[in-house]
Amino acid sequence: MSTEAAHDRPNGLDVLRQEREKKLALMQEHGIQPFRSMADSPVPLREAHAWLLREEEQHILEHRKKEDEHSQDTEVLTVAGRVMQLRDQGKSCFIHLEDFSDRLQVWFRKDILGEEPFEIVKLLDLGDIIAVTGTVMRTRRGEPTLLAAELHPLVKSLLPLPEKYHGLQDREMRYRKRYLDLVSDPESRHLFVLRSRIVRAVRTLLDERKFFEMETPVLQAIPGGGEAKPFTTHWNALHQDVYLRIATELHLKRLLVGGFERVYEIGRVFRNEGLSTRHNPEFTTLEVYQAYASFTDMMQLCEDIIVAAAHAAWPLSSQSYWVPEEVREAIQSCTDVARTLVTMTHQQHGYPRDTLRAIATLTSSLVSDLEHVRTTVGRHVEQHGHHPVVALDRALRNARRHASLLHHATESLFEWAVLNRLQSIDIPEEDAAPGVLPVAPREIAVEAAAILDVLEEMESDAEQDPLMRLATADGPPINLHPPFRRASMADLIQEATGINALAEWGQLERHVRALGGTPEPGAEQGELFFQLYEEHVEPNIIDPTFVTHYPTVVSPLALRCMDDDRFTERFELVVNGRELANAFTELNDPRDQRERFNEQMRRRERGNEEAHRIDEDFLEALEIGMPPAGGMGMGIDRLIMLLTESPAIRDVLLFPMMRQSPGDHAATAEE
RNA sequence: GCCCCUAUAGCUCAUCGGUAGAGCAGCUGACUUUUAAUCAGUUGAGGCAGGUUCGAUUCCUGCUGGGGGCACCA
Repeated sequence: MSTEAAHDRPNGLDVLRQEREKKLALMQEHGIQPFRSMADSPVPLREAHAWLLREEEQHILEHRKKEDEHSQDTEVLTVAGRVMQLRDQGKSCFIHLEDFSDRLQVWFRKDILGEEPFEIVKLLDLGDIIAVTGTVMRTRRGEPTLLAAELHPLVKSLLPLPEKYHGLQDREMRYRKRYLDLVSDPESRHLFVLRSRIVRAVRTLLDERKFFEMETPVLQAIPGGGEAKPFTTHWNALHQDVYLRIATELHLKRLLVGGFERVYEIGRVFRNEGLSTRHNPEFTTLEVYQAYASFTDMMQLCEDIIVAAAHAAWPLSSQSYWVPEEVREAIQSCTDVARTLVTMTHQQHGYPRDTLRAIATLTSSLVSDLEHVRTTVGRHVEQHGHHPVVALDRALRNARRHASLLHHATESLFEWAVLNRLQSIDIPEEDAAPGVLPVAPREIAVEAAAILDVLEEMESDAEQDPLMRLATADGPPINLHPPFRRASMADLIQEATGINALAEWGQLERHVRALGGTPEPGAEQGELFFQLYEEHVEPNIIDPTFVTHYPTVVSPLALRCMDDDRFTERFELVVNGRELANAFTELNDPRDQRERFNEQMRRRERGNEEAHRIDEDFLEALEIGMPPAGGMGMGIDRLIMLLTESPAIRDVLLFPMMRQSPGDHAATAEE
């Protein structure tokens, strides 16, 4: 992979790689064999945290008095993960281990681990993947920590990770080397969890409604179903050019002919076009077809899909605000109690003052954590211009940590009370904060545990109403609460411009000009009508709106309205000025379809490469007879952009299409 | 396809045309409860090709990659 020049004069990266290879060799001299399989499955780090809490609860509830008894039966756990931070202190070393579920501190001590294994610790680098066996405990500062008894390096990372605090900032690198982005940025990882959940939610909803998921060919002899230039490839065995599909439409409709009444496909389609924040040459579409249904049925389905997807992505936020009221109240009362207790200890002897102090500070930290989490969304977007998952992650991690420490401290207080045979601590009335009654240490402990439980359950994505999304960093909020607005294009034009286009049909060119537009020469009335919509209505639509009744001239695949053949039974769902879905009552008249194909052919002959080609087989299918049907297409990537507040399609694609970089050329040339 | 912005060390950022600085990571040393650990020392760099200039990372041109906007679309 390295170029010749790099061998002559090693660059900084080569030096770093060599350094790590040296350590790898040293490890192997100690009998370590990295890059091997692992004998037992490790415990996920999140479970290690939970295990510690359960263990502590047990400890306190059983009123254990002998400390040594506690340490004897502490269970030994094996965890595994990537080394993300390293704090070496000579004869002791702290690291942070991260797996998909969580992050856990691990403490290596020379006296516990032993001389030789501790030398292995010294050979660890950021990015290494290791397994550690030990017992879970808490450090003096209260951080849950695995005290290591054994270390098993699993993988030696030979290249440095991006900077530990700022992460990978270079957008190009984030797209090209997504694995680095994912390793170093929990936000990025999280976004693709959301993507997965959203797609799953769409499938689940359609499955529940008895739609069959179908897989139609990607390689096609005649790419059809949309207006786009296809990618061309070659089938060697048959000496025949084939194309990558540009839509799934025509094959799904063949299935309607074949007797399937409800089908859908979530599939990758390919269009030989440029790149932009909204376009990637390959992208994912949902296409749904339902026999004996019309575009109004599709409207309802479309709305249901979006709402279901939003809820699936942000599952815990059905309440308008993510911190449950009772948690806030519990924290408030804990704060009051703790403050009172602290003032009391100034006057009275015998109270565990440090514990009380800790409770007081921790509760107030927790309150501010939660405030922080609440305001984080707006502030983060404002400052960084992108969605706030990572900031939330951090804020929430702090909140969890403080709640965990609070839990710890309140249990110490409870333990102290048990030892001193105190059911409750009496508070002189003059010291009590308003509304504070005699304190039962047990109750504080239980409350703290409850707070922690709730926080533990919470995902960082639960910060807000799932149906309120932000358009852009400084843009308006988008309200996805159903029902979505439904309005005909004519009404929307009248609303925006005051023009009654239906009544003034024939004078639209004048109106287009009057409003600053430039009509295409020879444009039909329907096209002028559509131009008014595109220029004066669509960009201003923020909240989801079903725009219905498109002019026939711009809707070659849709059925005409029965009562007015200038318009079709079609809608597009527009959100934030962009088209998110497109649906109509499908054209099923083979004669009409043939005529429209012929028109497309004439356009091709005039040089429009994107015009449809005639698909004789599809026409034959229609001649067999396709039931009346509603059909809808939806851009899945755009749906995900909307729900995750991502400004660019590349942010929601794991591996967006990138131009070959010069480095890639060199690598290819060597092969 | 057009317009604007951008490229400095493995990563994140500095540097009125005059010897290229820092933090993290790395390396050497100290440190057995650290939290972006700390302390002392230390290695390492201006995308490529031209031009202007006594002198260019800095100014200009071209190329290449990237970002943003327009156009096209989903």
